Amino acid sequence: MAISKTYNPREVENKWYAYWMQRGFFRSKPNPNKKPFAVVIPPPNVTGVLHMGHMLNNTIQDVLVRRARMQGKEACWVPGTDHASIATEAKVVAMLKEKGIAKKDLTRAEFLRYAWEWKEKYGGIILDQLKKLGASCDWDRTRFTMEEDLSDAVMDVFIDLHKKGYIYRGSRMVNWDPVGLTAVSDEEVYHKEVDSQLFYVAYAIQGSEEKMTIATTRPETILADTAICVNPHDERYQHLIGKQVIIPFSGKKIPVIADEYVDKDFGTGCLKVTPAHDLNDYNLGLKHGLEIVDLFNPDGTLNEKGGNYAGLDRFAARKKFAADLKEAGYLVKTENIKNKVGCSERTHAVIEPRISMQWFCKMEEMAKPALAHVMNDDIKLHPAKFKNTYRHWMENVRDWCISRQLWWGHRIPAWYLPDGTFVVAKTEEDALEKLRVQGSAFRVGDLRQDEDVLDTWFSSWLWPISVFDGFKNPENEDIRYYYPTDDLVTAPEILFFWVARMIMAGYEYRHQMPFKNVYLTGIVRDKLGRKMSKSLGNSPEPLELIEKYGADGVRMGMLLSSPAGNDLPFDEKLCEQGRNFSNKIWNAYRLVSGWELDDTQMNQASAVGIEWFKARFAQVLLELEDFYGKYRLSDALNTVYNLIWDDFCSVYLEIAKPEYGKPLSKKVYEETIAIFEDLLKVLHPFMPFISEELWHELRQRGEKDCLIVAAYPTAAALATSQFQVLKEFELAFEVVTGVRAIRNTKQIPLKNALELRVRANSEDVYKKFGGVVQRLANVSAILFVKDQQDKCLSFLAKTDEIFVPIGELLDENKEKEALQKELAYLEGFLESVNKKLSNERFVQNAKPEIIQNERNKKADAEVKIKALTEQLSVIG
RNA sequence: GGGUUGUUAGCUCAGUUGGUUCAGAGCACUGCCUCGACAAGGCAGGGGUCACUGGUUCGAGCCCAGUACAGCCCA
Repeated sequence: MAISKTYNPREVENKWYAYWMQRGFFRSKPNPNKKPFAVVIPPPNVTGVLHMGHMLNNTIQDVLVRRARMQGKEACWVPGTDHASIATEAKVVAMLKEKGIAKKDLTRAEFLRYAWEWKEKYGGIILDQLKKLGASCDWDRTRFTMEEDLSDAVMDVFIDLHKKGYIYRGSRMVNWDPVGLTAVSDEEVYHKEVDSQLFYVAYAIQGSEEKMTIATTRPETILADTAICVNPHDERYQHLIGKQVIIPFSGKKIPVIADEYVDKDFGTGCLKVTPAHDLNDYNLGLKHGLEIVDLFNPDGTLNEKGGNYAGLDRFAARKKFAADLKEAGYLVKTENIKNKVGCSERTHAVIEPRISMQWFCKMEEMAKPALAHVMNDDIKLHPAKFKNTYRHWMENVRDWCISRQLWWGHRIPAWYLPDGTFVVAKTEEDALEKLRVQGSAFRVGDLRQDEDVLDTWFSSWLWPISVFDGFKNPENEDIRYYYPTDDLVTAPEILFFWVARMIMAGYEYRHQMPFKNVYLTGIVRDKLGRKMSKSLGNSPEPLELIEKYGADGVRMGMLLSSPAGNDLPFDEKLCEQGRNFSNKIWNAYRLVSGWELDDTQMNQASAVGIEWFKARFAQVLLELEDFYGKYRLSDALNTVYNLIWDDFCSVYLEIAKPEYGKPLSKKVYEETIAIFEDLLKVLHPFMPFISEELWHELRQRGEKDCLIVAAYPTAAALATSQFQVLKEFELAFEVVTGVRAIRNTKQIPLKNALELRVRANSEDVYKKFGGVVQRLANVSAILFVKDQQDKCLSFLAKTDEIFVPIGELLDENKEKEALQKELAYLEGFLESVNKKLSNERFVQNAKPEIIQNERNKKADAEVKIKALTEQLSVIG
């Protein structure tokens, strides 16, 4: 049976994913005999399709979950999706628009019917995509933030926090999205640098010939100005403080006030104050008791206060207003500047600061334990540098605006009476009951429910509890077993508005952390350093990548150079490297699978090779554990990569493989298979598909004997004999490398065997490893000598002298030069060591082991120098 | 402007409590190699004033201060 020269991932991946699902390997239920290991997925938006960020994030989760499962823990990875209020509503509105339906022509119930239809149709796509990546989620546990139980949890929490006085209604300056027609949180606003113009506008001053020139990027808001503000220390304007200036066109008079907030050096040093349309101006307005004039409609057009400009969009109004100012002689000049404007992450519309009535959640009390338990490492952030960021945020936490002017989401459970007062209750009946208890008599139909829905994060902050039904039934078996969960994997961008809030909710509702470790991934960027996004079109299509390189290859590509918390400059080359690695492993299997076996004893080289590799594996396993413990997955993967490629393929298999045409001892074969199996185990979390495939290729297996549930190797401290063999092998391999280098420089092909003459401190190592050296460097014989050798090239392995007779190929001058160069280096090295050792302060202050080290270096260098000197004297 | 993080090979990054030959890995690059697993490969190489300046120390890529540049958060 011929096996393909290259590995073909496609069939293998589909086959094994289906098999794992069928056998229920992803399923988890509480098992008192096992340690739980729970991970909740950061629920992707129900509107979303898989992007590179998801690939990275979910690969990491899968690595952690698969390893835990193999370690015999009860691994439970809960998947699900988030209703993504504004993003989904925007998509549904757009879909309806294509059909010629406007949202405003629909009732709320009609709109929601469309939205649910849409969700049912597209909401599962992203989860199916995760399956292609190999995600081993317990799909039976899939949750959705707007399903009934989770919605109940949101309502109950809202009502509870309101009762505790944490939730209140207030008038605030919010980030208004004029396209989405909703307030959005600070976190949903991104700032973009744009080219804009600074308009210098001269205002007339009442009772004076003087003019006051202000500089603004938003002349259209002039009609909403209610003051001009200058810095009290600005000598240019002190005499004007308290006067009235006249607004162009409207003729309205507004006062000149003074406040240190104003930057004397920006523009003209005169600031127009528009409290209704700028956050800073709003605060100034509050401080100075200014009138608030709201000039805009919710959709960003000017309202009736805009006079001639009423009905125009803010940007059109800006153009027209500027032109009119110019014509009327108010415009002094314009200047091109770059400034930053806030944009809605969802609709990309320029945010309009706007005053409106919103619901808020107080953060101060809940932030206290959430901060403390991160600072004291009860909850560990990886990498820990994010603790600083976290602290900074939490110490300056502001109340959370939780209402959104949307229909898709959890409708706020507040019921208004005709007089405008309200009660908070889960249903209209509950609300009426509350009122009845208070002594008010109302009937169904008298109450009007708040039109707004809650911020999506107001449901996702409950996620680690609600997915286990911890609100519905706080004592249920699942929540008691799985909570607190173990690891959360997410992006630093949402450290505050998701992670921090989950921690708050965890302590508020379970008096316990929601997770023990938070692994913060980097952001996937393109080669230019830009964040990958659909809108920029700079992101490769994940499923196409999987098609091209295999899921294993892509997983490896994502992980290879993305240490926790560092951005990943994505390059397809990394996936290519992953694919190449798959192929390398595949070919190692091809080699092994082609061996003919017999019953002979294993030869010495193989026996030593096996002994060495086992020690090496034990050593690497310890390194791996250390990396996993520190959540350094990229390093862990790299370690496995090198172990398989270098130690196993390039060294072990080269030692163990039979000579051409000859059979192999069955004993060596069995040992090799066992080694291969161990390698597949440590590989599995990173590359689940190819490892499972080969697991079944290496041996006939029972139905449930799958790698996904095989026992992960246990790390143990190395025995002295293992240290010994590793050390000896190092020397032997130095000899191999030396011989190979000679072959390279002298153009001696591998098929021409070379003889070695060794002048060693101890011959034992060479007796033991001679076979290995012979196999790896094609050496015909190893002779032990006592003296310098003629017609030989020589090199040092540790402090042993190795001579390679090469007859006429020897160029004595070149050899001499090389020896002299090495000698000079060693002498310099020795000098620096001697300098240290003769420094009294060094000998006094340094730790004993450091000093001993220097002494060893000295002795070592001296031996080598002696050997080189002798060699040089022979050459003459 | 305030806070914060970073600057190590052509690129992306490691470098743990200051102490071996510590200046490293992967990719890229160079030379040789179709040798019976693998050219998606093998073997061997070249490549860095650790941003700059100063300080602490017997000893600094690592600690401290300042400078320059870059990123992120907040205003």
